Amino acid sequence: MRILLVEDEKNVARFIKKGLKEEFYTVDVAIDGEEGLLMATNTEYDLIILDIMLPKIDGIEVCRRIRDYKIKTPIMMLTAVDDIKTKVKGLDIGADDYLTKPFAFEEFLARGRSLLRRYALTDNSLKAADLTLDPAKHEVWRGGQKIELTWKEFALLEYMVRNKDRILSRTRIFENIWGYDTETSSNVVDVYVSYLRDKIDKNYTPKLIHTIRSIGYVIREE
Amino acid sequence: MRILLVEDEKNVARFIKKGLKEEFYTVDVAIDGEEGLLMATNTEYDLIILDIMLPKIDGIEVCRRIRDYKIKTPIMMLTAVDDIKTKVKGLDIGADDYLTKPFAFEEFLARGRSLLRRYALTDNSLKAADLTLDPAKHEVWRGGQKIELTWKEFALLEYMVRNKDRILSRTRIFENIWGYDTETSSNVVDVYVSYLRDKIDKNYTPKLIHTIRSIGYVIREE
DNA sequence: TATCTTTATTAAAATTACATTAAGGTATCG
DNA sequence: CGATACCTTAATGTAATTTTAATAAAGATA
Repeated sequence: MRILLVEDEKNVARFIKKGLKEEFYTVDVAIDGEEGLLMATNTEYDLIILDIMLPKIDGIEVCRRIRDYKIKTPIMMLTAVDDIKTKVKGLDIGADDYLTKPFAFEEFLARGRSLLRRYALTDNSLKAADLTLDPAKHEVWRGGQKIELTWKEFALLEYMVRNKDRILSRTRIFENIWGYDTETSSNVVDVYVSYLRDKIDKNYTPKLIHTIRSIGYVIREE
Repeated sequence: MRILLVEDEKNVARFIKKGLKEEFYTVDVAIDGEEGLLMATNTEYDLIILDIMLPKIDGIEVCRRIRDYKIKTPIMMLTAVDDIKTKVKGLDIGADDYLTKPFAFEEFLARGRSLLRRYALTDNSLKAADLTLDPAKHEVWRGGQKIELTWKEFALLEYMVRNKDRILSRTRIFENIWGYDTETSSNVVDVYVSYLRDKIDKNYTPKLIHTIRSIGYVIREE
């Protein structure tokens, strides 16, 4: 489960991120509206958490624009004050829920879970060419055939498909799948890409995983 | 995009440099305050990353002196300990942001990106005649055709296109792409210009790369 | 035109990055 | 406890890139 958190206050962001990570969600943080919008429209998320007070573009506007892109990911707005008008406006423009700061983390989680549950009922499988990946069922298909992947392989493929067409550096991939651990001169990423290729690319065309030399990898349909 | 990293701990420096390179930035490393100051005042950077604990001259002082030179390049300070006083002092003397070590690379990038005005996700493509160069995707197109370049070729082309119409001496080019240090009287620059011509000029008109005899090269549309 | 200087091109050597495999380690489950 | 699957590290061969160096071509000088 991948969550985008758009929040400029560093401490709030860190707090929420830490809490969510403990619940086994993967969290990306954007620190202003502009970046949030860019990330929301460039990566597929399962949930977007949007602060209203944001630098550059405010949360309401970000929300509206995300919906303009026909992105259906559930959006939870965070409001600093209990402002009815803001809430109404937020729900009006496509937010699915709102929460007033300060909030208990449990409530936040409960609401998030319920949004995710609702969203999970709809089909949100990811696609790249004839490859289909269903995060809910943990299943991968290519060309009518089911492919068995281990958890790490699945996580890697999911991350790459969600970021289809975006070049992902080894460092980024490593941090996302293996976690922050600065001191790494290991080649796990390479090894897992190799495993993936063996399973999802070897007997199929077109090849989906491409190497970007001295940087990393990308999934592209070509 | 060119970044100066002033950091004496080799492992930290290597980690940051590797990560940034993968994100398409060009990174120069200075290993103490003195060298950092020298480089900061002699080359134009888009971002300066300054460790606080440094040999010779500490980061705070380096920052202060850089600002004395009226250099406005954004500065990000790295602090080993979460020391509030140091932070305040840092921001006081002209730093734009600070980050506490150890940090996740994503967070570092997020802050850097915001200082660099959304380099990675927005369209920053450069143009010269019908040649387009997209630093984020590391792609080059000319006349509707995609052209594959190696890292060095790309860096050279990017530098030249960024300085379109400006005559660039070999020394200048060499320092920018290959780095300060080496006392080389080699002809790498010539060789790479030749490679570039083969790929981006040979089958197209007008020719973009021009030789300025006894000086260097220039990209001009004519 | 002859000669010198500078630049262009190419091939080969050196270096670096990548893909793959094997082997050791760890966790899980019967 | 043993078997199995999974994850990680390390080593290897291979491929691509970078650098050096040599030669050819072009331009300048007188």
